Amino acid sequence: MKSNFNDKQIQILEVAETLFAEKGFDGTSIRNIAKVAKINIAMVSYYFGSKERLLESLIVYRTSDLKNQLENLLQEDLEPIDKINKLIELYINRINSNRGIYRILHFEFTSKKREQNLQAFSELKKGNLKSLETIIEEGQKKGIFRKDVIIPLITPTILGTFFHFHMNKPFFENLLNLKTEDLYNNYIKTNLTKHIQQTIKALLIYES
Amino acid sequence: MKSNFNDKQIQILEVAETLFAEKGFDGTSIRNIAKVAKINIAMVSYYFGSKERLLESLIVYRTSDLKNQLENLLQEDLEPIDKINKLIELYINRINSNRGIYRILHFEFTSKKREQNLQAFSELKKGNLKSLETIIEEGQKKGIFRKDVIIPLITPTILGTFFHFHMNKPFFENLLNLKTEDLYNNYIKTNLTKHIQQTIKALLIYES
DNA sequence: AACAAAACTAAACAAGTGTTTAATTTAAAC
DNA sequence: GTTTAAATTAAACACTTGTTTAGTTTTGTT
Repeated sequence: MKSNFNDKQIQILEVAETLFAEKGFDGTSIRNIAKVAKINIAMVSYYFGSKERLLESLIVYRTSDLKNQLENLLQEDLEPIDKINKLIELYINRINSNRGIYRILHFEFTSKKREQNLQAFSELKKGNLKSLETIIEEGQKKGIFRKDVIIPLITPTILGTFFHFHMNKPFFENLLNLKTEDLYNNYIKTNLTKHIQQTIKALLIYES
Repeated sequence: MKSNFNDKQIQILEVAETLFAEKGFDGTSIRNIAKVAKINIAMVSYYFGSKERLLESLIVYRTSDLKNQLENLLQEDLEPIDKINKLIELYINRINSNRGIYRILHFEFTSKKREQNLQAFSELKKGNLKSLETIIEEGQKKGIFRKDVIIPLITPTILGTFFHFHMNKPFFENLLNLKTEDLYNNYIKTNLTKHIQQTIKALLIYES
């Protein structure tokens, strides 16, 4: 897939991503970005127009191919519960390896302040929800899934669990003895992912 | 309960709370707070020492009595599952009516930048986890709850679900037709709380 | 080699930042 | 009513902010 950004722009975008994720949009200055990226401070305005537009470009740069991955999953020949498990794995993997941008999306695009830029992000979320609905309705038709679940609230449970875990990284590192970055990542890939899969499975199948 | 802050300080703290929650710590200036609170800009330094210390004071001001509420719940004569449901209701209610501060806690206290102030907050979280453990172990002894759940990951599921929902407020307002603030709050109090209770119950009881 | 467009730079811009100062008003104590 | 402490103020401090300017260097094309 062809990117609309040249090497220099990508360099700036990736530095901005780490810094925004670390210190927030307002907490990061253009001089800060310029220093780390080893460019002149004027280059940000030159390439992106403004700091705000740099953020927009960053979103575009990062959220372009999740949609496709999800639609491919829909076509696979799998039982609904396995599709759900794969979807959860896909979500966690993807978000975990793009922590920066998702953190930014959550931090910067919730406030009214930047609501206008929310459009594209909102469309992405609607598409993802549609995919999830398709899978669950399939399972309901087959009589495997219960029918009284509120589907739009499942995404918050999947992503929210991950985010809340990750937002409290220092706390859980300490609590669960995850001393190295590898141990932490491994815990997410195995235990946390399994916990979420277990939770959603129970929610979809359990009859009281 | 006696507060260590006088009326003027509380006035400043509450204005700061709304502004920090709306626009983040870095996005809010002291002049901004002073204008809304109708005080002189020097008053923040006068009363709290600095902007950073104002944030610390705000945390202290807001997170002082959750601990007690939880410990009272532990003593109640209820079935474990009912205690869990009550705990969830307590969490959601409390966080929902103190949205500002919890949002701030999540936004401002995750980055390494402010890690030193994290101590008190971390203690609060550990205490809360202990309470949850007590309830669940009680249910496990009674043979009601399964034993292969990872207890520390239950809080992320409870709180994460709420937060993710609330972080995407504009999205869900639109999706679920929650046109007024009342409708939105009511949805949280009924549907979202029920969804989380249903999820945790299924997770704790379901056997595959 | 000559030209034009793109890439890049240092410097300056006006505006905003948190904090401190020194002076003044208000309140409390005697 | 005088004195002393607390509360409040406007102004100034030094510094950082995002953006623009005007000029220079690099690159690619003919």
